[in-house]
Amino acid sequence: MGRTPAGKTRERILAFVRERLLAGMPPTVREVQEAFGFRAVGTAHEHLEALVAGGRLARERGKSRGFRLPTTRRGEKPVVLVPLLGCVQAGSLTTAIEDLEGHLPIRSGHGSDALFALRVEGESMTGAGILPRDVVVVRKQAAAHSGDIVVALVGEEATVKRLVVRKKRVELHPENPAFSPIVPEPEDVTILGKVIEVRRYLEGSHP
Amino acid sequence: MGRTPAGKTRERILAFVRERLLAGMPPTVREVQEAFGFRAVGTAHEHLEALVAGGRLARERGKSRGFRLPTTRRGEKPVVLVPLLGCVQAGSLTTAIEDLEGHLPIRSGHGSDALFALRVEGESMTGAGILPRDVVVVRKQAAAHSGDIVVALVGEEATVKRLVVRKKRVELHPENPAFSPIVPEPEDVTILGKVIEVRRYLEGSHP
DNA sequence: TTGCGTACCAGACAAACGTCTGGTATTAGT
DNA sequence: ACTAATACCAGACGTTTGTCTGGTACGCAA
Repeated sequence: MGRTPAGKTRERILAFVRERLLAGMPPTVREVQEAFGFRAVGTAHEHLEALVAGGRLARERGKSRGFRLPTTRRGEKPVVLVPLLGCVQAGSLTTAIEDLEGHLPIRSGHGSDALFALRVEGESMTGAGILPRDVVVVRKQAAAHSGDIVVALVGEEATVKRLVVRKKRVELHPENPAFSPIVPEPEDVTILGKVIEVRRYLEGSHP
Repeated sequence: MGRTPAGKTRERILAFVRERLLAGMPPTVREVQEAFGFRAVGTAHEHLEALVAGGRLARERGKSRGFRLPTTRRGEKPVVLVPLLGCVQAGSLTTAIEDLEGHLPIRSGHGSDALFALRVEGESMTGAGILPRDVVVVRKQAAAHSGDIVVALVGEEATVKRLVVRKKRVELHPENPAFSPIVPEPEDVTILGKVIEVRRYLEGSHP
């Protein structure tokens, strides 16, 4: 293999490793060697070591596929897969996970048990920037603060509304002048959780 | 280690492996063994093999850390981490990645090179359900169809607007009656990419 | 009871893998 | 011209890691 200008190959190696890391399959030293056509393992190893020394990569010494992105990334939380339910009906949250529409990758401090996602139907929350077919990510909790956007079960139906807590009862306020607040009897309403994220997919209908 | 009800531990192992894979660090068989307190490597290996046999995991035989998410899960696309840029200025897309605010997990068929994310400022797109501080995920492309929501560079400033293609020029339409369309000279506008996803984080400000 | 399947343990082997030592040729600085 | 640094090659060593064989304990059904 011919010689390469200073630092040129190194950048390509960094890009290669980063790509593999983001794809979830960290490369081995020998995979780097092969990808760049080196005839010696040590060559790839030297490049990787130089990248680590320069702080552009991190590694767990001795471990296989031990190269990582630099850890200085401000305590980023792990990514979990959250089930996307097509619709929510009474009791469905306590039953087995119905993998209706797939899983969403969510970066969260909570386990995937504490979260679920839901596709919104209707236009009652357009004023809060939640449009029909948007996906809301919900953290399960039985209570919420006044002003939170929640998923609540009224009778048999689940709806997304803004919660307003009164003295004796709770109100579910839409964010659309064409709709009226729901003021259910306290025993008819169950708060399933709080909306912590809204997503809208503009291409295709995926996921 | 005591005995466990059928299939119970298996599910937890699947969740563990999935989590690690999404975090970019596939576990070894022995790491699974340790995480679940098995005193034999074979036990972890059997569980993993059973998951592979059931199609719930994939693996590259013989390779270290060879367990992967099954690629055939209804064509679910891999999750990639997309850089979230605090702001976009001229030329910054071609330069090195500025890891300003972190990375977003995105399920996409494109490589992470083709995508970036951007925090929206201003209220010009509230009519399309894009509020201030929302995050838009953008696929890099130099052209787009009329009606697409795009990120465009007008002079030195990047904006999110709906694209309208006229005969000789393009127009950038806000979705808010309080703002007026931008009709720039063709040489003053560059389309950076098309918005394919909108995200809003309602808890904390972090993704 | 016997037989079968599952969950787990114990230990070992070979392949994969990170790391090291030593060497050659090219480039860059002085 | 001399030196230092860089890019690469060759091979080897020891650890990590996937995989295998054989065995124990428990539950379930015939």
